[in-house]
Amino acid sequence: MAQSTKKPAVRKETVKKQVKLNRTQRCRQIASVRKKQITRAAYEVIAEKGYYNFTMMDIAKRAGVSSGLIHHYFKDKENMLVTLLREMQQDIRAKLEKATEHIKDPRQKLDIFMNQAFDLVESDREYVYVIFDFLTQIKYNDRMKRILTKLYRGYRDSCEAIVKEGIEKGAFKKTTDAHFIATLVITAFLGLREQYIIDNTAFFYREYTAKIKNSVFSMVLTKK
Amino acid sequence: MAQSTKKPAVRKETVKKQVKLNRTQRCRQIASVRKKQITRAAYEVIAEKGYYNFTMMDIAKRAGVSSGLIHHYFKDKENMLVTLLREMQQDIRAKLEKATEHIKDPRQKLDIFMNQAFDLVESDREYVYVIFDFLTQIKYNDRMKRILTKLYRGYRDSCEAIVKEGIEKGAFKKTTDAHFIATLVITAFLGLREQYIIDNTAFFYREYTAKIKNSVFSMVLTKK
Amino acid sequence: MAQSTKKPAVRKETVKKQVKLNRTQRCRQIASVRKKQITRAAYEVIAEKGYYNFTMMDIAKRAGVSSGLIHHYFKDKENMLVTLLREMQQDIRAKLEKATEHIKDPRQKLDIFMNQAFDLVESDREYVYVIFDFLTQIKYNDRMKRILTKLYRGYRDSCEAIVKEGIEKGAFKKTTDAHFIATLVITAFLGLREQYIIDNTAFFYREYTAKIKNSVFSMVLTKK
Amino acid sequence: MAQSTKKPAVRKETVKKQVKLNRTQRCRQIASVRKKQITRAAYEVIAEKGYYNFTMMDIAKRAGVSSGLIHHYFKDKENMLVTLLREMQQDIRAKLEKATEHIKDPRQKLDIFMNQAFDLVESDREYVYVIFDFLTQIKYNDRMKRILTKLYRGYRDSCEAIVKEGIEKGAFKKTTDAHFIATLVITAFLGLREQYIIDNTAFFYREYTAKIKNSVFSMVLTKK
DNA sequence: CATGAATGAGATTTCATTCAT
DNA sequence: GATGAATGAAATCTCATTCAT
Repeated sequence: MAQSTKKPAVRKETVKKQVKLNRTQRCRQIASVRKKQITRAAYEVIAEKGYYNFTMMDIAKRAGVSSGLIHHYFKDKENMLVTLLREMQQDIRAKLEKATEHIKDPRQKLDIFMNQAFDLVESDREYVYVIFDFLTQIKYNDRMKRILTKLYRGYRDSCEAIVKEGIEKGAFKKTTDAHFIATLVITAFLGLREQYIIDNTAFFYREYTAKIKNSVFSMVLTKK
Repeated sequence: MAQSTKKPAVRKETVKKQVKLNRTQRCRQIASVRKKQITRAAYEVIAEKGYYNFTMMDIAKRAGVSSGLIHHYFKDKENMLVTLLREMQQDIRAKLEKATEHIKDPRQKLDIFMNQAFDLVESDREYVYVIFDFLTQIKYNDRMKRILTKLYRGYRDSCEAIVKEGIEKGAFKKTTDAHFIATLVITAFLGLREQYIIDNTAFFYREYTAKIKNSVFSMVLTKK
Repeated sequence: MAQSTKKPAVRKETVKKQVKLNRTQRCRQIASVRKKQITRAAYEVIAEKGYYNFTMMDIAKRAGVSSGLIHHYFKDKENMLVTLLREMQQDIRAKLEKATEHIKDPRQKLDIFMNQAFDLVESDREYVYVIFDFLTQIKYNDRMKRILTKLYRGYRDSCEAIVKEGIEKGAFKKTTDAHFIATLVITAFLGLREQYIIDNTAFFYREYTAKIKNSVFSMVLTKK
Repeated sequence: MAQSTKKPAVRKETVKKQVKLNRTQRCRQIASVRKKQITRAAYEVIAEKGYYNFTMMDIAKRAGVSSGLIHHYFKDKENMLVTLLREMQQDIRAKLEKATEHIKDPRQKLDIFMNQAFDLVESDREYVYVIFDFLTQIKYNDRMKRILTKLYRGYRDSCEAIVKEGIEKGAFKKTTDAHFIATLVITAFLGLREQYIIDNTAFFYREYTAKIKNSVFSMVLTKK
C-alpha cells in the first residue's frame, strides 16, 4: 500500500505494452489493470474520507475514470469493497511473510515479526483506519467477515509457525504453547494499536512495544 | 446497557410520577427523559443496523416518537451521536469503577477489574460493536475523538490506580511500573476482544484470558 | 416603525396598569397589546432576515413569547402577516399626513410632502425592504394586494389633495392635472427608491431628488 | 421570455440535429441545452407560484426531467437561481439594445427606447413579477445584488448613450445632463410599473406614459 | 392566558446505479 | 471498453401548527 500519484492516468500505455494477445486475453488484461486501479483509488479515498463519507464518484475521480466504468468492473459498491478488502488482506499477509522468510534464527525471526507488526501502526497508519472501517461491517457482511477472519487468523498463524519452528529447533522452551504465544503477540499488537490510534500521547509506543517484546521472549526462551 | 422492549414506554407514566413540579422543572424533566429515551433508542438501532445504515427515522420509530422530536432535542444527527457516545463512556466507566470500589485487597481488586474488563465482550457485546463504529470517526470528529480518548484513558487510569494501591500496600512489587502494567492489561483486553469479535472460534476466550491474568499477576506479585 | 429594544418583555406591567376592567375588556386589552408586540417583532425579524427566511419561532423569540402564543392571537402565519402589513400601511399613511397637516402654503406643503417621501428610503430603509417583500405576494394573496393597493393609492391621494388645494388657492396653475402630478411624484419617489436600494452609488440621491422636485414645481407653478 | 408548452421537448430531437460531434462536444451541447431547459422551467414556475412557493420538484416536472438532474447541472437551488437571474438580465439587456440599434435619429431612438421600456410591463408582465422576487434577495445574496446592479445600470447606460448621441448630433440641448435624464427615464419606467403592477386601475397607463414622454422630450429638445 | 412538547408533511440534496452512445 | 447523462429512492432537517397542561 505504497504512495501513488493523485492522477494516475496514462491508461493506454499501461495496457498497450502487452503484445500479441487475443481479444479475450487482452480484455482480461485490461480488466485486471482496471480493477487494481480502482481498488487502489478506493483505498486512498477511504483512507482519506472514511468508509462512510466516500462516494463512487470520489473513487472514479481519484482513479481517473468515469463512474460508469466502476460499475462495469464491479457489480456494485459492496462488491468493490470486498475486492479491496481481499487485496488488503493479501498484501498485508505477504508483507509480514516476506519480512521473515529468509531469516534462519527463530529468535531473530520472532523479533522481526513483532517489529514488523508493531511498526504497522506507523508505517501504514492509513491501513489501520481502513481496517477499522471494515471491522464495523462484520456483523452485516459475511464475506467481509470471512476475509477479516482470514486476515486475523493469518496474523496468528504466521506467528505460530515461527514459534513452532523455534520450539523444534530448540530455541524456545519445549513446553511453550505456540498458539497461545502467537495469540498473545497479536493481542499486544492489536491492543496497543487501538489505544495508540486514539491517543498517541497515552504512552511511548516504542518503549512499551519493547517491554512487551521482552516479556514475550522471557516466556518462550529457554533460560541459560 | 441492558435490553429494552422495542416499543418503549408510555410517556405519561414516565413523566407523571413526579409530583408538584412547576412548569420549568417539568419541562426539564421531560427533556431529560426524552433525551435518554432517544439516545437509548439510538444505541439499540446502531447496535442492530450499524453506524451507517441507520436513519433518524429508525431511531424515532424505536423511541416511539416523531422524527421531528429528535431534532427538537438534538441539533442534528452528529450531536445526538456525540451525546450517545458520552453517555456510553460514562456508563462503562461507572460500571468498571463500581465493580471494584468496595474491595480492599489489591490482588482481588486487580483480579476483579480484569474479569470485569474481559467479561465486557460477552456481557455487552453490542457495546463493543457500537464502540468500534464510533472508533471509525475519530479522524473526522474531534468531539468523538476526545470522548473516546477519555474512555480509553479511563480504562488505563482505573487499572493504574489499582496497581498503585497494590504497590503502596505492599501487595505488588515496589519496582512495578504501574502505568505500563495498566496499559498492558487494557492492551490485552482490547486485543483479545478485537480478535474474538471477528472470530470467536479462534481460541478459548476463558482459557486465554485466564492465562493472561496469570502472566500479569506473575509480573506484579512479590514472590513468596 | 421606530426602534425597539430587543427583549421587550415586562408583559405584566404593560398589561396590569389598566384598572377596573371587566374580564372581557381585560382580555381585549391584552389581546391588543400582544398583537402589537407580535407584529412589531415580526416587522423587525422580517427586516432582518427577509420575508422567506424567518420563522414563527424567530418572531416568538424576538417578541419574548412562546411560539404557541402567536397562534393563540393569529390564526396562522398568513393572517399575522396581513395584520402586520395593514399596520405598516396605516403607520406610513399617518406619517405622511401628519407631516403636512398643519402647513398652510400649498407650495410648502408639496415641498414637504416630497421631502418626506424621498426621505423614506433613508429614514426607513428597513421599511422599504419589507414592503418589497410584501410586493411579491400580490399575485397570490388578495388581502395583501388590497392593502398594498390602499397604501399606494394613499400615496397618490395625499399628494393629489395637496395639488388640488394648491390649484384652488391659486398657487398652482389652473390647468394642472392634479392626479397626473400626484402620480408623477409617487412615480419619482418609487422609481428612484428602487434604483437606490439596489445600488446607492448609481447617483447622488439628494441631487437628483432636488432636480426632480424642481421639475415638478416648474410644471405646477404659475409663472411670474 | 415567450410562452412555452408545459411538457417541453423531447430530448433526442433537441440534441440529435447536431451532426458529427465528438463526445466532449456532445456533452457540452447537452449540458447547455439542459441548463437552458431548466432555467426556463424555473422562470415559468417562479412566475406562476412565486419565488418562495416553488420547489425543485416543480421545476423538474415542468422541465420534464428528474429532480436529480437539476442537481447534476446546478450545485444547488441558489446557484440555479443565480444562473436564471443572469440569463434574464442578459435577455432584457439584449432586447432593449436590439430595439434601438438600427435607428439613426436620436429623437426617434429615445422615443423607441422609452416605448420599449414602458411596454415591458405589459409584454413581459411575468418578468416584472420575477424581477421583484429577485429584488427581495439583494440584502442576503451578493451575487444576485451584483447582477441586479448590472441590470439597472444597464437600463440607465443604454438610455444615457442615446441621450449623449442626441447631444452630439445636435438633436438635444447642449446643456442636457445625460445621466440625469437617463436616470429620470428609468425612474419613470420603474415607478409607474410598480404602481401599475399593484393596481392597474390607478391610472391610464398609456396616457400617463405618453405624458411623461412628452415631459422628457420637452426637457431635452432644442426649442424651435 | 401562556407554554413548549409533539407532530408530520415537505423540501433540498446526495448518490448508487443504469444505459444510450 | 468507456463515458457521463439521467434516474429516483432515500435521508436529514425545518417548521407551521396543534394541544395537553
